[in-house]
Amino acid sequence: MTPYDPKTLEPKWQRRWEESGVFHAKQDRSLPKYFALIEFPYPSGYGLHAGHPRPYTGLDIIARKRRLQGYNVLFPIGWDAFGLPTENFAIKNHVHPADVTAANIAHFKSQAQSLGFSFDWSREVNTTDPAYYHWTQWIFLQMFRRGLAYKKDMPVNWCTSCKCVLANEEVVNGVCERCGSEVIQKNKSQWMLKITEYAQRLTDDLDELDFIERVKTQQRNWIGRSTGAQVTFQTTAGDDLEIYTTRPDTLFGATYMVMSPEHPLIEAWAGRLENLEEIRAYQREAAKKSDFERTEMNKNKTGVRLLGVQAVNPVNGEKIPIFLSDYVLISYGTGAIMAVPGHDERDWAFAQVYGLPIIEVVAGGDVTKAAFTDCATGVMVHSGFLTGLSVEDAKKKITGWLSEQGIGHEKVNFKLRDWVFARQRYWGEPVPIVHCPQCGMVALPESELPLTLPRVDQYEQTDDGESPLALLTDWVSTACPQCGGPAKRETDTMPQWAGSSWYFLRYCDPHNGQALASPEALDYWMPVDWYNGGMEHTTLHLLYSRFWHKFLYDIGAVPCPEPYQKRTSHGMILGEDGEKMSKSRGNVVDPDEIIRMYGADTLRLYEMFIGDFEKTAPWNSASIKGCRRFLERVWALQEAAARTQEKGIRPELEGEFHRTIRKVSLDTENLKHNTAIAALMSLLNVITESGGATREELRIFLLLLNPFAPHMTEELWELLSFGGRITDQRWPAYDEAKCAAQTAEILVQINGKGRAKLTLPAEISQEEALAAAKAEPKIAEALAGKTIRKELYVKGRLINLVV
RNA sequence: GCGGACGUGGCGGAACUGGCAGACGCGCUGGUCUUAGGAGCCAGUGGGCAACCGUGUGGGUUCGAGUCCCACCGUCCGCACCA
Repeated sequence: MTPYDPKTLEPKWQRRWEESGVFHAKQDRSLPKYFALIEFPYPSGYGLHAGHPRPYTGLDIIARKRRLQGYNVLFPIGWDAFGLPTENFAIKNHVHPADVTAANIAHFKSQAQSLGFSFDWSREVNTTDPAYYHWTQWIFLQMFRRGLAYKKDMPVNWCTSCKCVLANEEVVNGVCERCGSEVIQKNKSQWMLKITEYAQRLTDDLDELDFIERVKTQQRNWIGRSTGAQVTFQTTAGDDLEIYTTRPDTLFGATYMVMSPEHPLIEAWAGRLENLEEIRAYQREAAKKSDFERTEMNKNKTGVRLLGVQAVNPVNGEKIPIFLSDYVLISYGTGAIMAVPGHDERDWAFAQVYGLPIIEVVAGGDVTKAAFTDCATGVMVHSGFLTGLSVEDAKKKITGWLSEQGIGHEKVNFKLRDWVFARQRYWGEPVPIVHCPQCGMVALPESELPLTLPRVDQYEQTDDGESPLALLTDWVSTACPQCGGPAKRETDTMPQWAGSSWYFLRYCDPHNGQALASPEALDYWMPVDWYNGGMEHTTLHLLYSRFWHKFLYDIGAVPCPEPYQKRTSHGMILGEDGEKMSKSRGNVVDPDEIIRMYGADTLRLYEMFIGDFEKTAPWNSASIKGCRRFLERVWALQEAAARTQEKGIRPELEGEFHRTIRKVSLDTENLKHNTAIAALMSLLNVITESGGATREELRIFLLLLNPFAPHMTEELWELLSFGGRITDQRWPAYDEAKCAAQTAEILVQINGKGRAKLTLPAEISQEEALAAAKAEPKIAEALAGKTIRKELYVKGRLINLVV
């Protein structure tokens, strides 16, 4: 027997697989399809770390198993290669981002290939390839034409020292991540995508999808749908003040109003406000605060009362004061609220600071001590025609009343905001728009796509925070596609989320020059059957791509309303110290090194065996060898198999085999790869104890192990001349009837304490089992002179006699 | 603060609708083979001399609780004034 040597056999099989194209999705559309998707990586300069292979291996196992089950599998990979780290690296090292990207991709690719994933490399995509971003731009243009892409003045993070716009991720604790100086909010015209138009569908359609529950919950919370009422309050200034509330039932308890500092009515009322200076000062203070500071202020409510204007509570005509406070956000609802301190915690806290009256309108708590916010049990009090009703009934009645009066109506609101879709950066997709002094913003004709990113030598932002593209006067100056007059190109680029919002579609037909993919290909492959990725992408990438897909569905570009049928998530692999792997901590595990020491199959196996796939798990370099040992022992089985004359599965092992096939089959479907591997280890122990393996036993064992350890099972398959490639075989079937054990070991308890064990036929009846138990000497002895009060029998497990 | 998840040997982790807690692996102990063993193989391995005791702590339900209920402690992850 040759020793197990992954160093030679792994590259050999990787080469053979690629040369023969076994993992290329077949053109045969008559076969059932399976589209398994991993989140395509960002090719950073550091290469893969030990965390990357976990999700890839997890789904590679599914992809390989599906092929064995006869599916035509699409398991693709590509590169999400635009973005800031590459650009920063390029600036620092004076290399072009395109060159950095090419080098990083080459490195990532060779690493990924050395792990033996069954990716279809013929469908590799790269978001920075003009042939790819052609269609990213095309989708943007479709959105622009339909009014879903628009420009708007938006506050952005502005570093006062670097003089540049920062992404939220670059603002740490209110200061610039790089230089540590103050970050303020500055208004800038930004491209926006109207994701809010799809808010309702994005939340509703989750019901039909097979996503793990925490993903659904997180998306629902992020979209933040709430139902309430919009109510008009008259004011002594004459203008009406619109508010939104989810608790219209508490209208009788509204004792003051609060407006956001940015509320436009302040300007309208400027002439009547007696303390305008004080108000202006408060507005200035609020404007200076960063988002971080505003949220830090959480507990200490601040505000200023408007002197000279009051609001009128429509239910009782009472005049109530109006305040300005930054706990009310201009971006949500109407930017103003009615304050009900008795039944809202924030209003209660504010009322404490300003000594405002608190009226109880829902009985059940003590509003002098805390706001009573329970909607389920309370009964309305001090509320005129609502008194005596439940909160739910009161909501309906008051909303109806407000409608009759013409001063309010039911209203649905979302927390979801439109998507800021522009970066003042170089390394991104150019926005295909021209600004014409005559015609305004004009879409580039589709015939001019892709609008390629010009190659420049200077990628730093300008002093006023414009994209580096703004410096390219030759490129910027163009003719208006509409009137032909002089015009300027848009110089912002798209955010990194753009290319990843539709990449799975491109995999269906990656070389298509006429469309993002052909209708036939999309019709066959979509939707993605199983998508696994990180929880950190739940509210960004996963939501964004659902939004794009729904839009494409609406314009008839894709055949299904949702892109992903099933979504699961993996846990991170931590460093040996239990901390997140990072360069600075020095706890990064390099997969190349593990492959050199143990081989790719061992690494794959270990990453799956390390623990529950969905949970984080710390790396342990001492434990890996257990997986290598397991493979060595499997390798050694070939000798036993060569010796044996027996055919088929030995009868005494039949149950064990069928149970293992069942367990591995079911566990892998639930991403319980750890227990599937444990079952294979157990089976190997049984085989070893039995003194060897028959060829048939080994054949089945190799098939079950193949998705986990593809190289060595392929090699053994060949060495043992089972015929063909293991990759082309069929997944073993199990027989439920053969899974059942013939005998069962039954625990006999007296008063819940184990007293004896009996080995009985598995299908024995309750009477027979009880009789057998009482006949057992130890039990008979213990029962002597006692009265049995209760007899319990759990089939195949235990008997409990209560005396 | 709100929401969610979790807490099991020396370690990573198993445990179906409540039914022999600790599968599987690491580590450890002893043995064997060996010039050698940080390789392999064999045996053992929750604690305790024992009866017994053991799944974060304290109660409860049940013939029976890691699993269900209540309260508390701790860890991790989201969200963070969304009216």
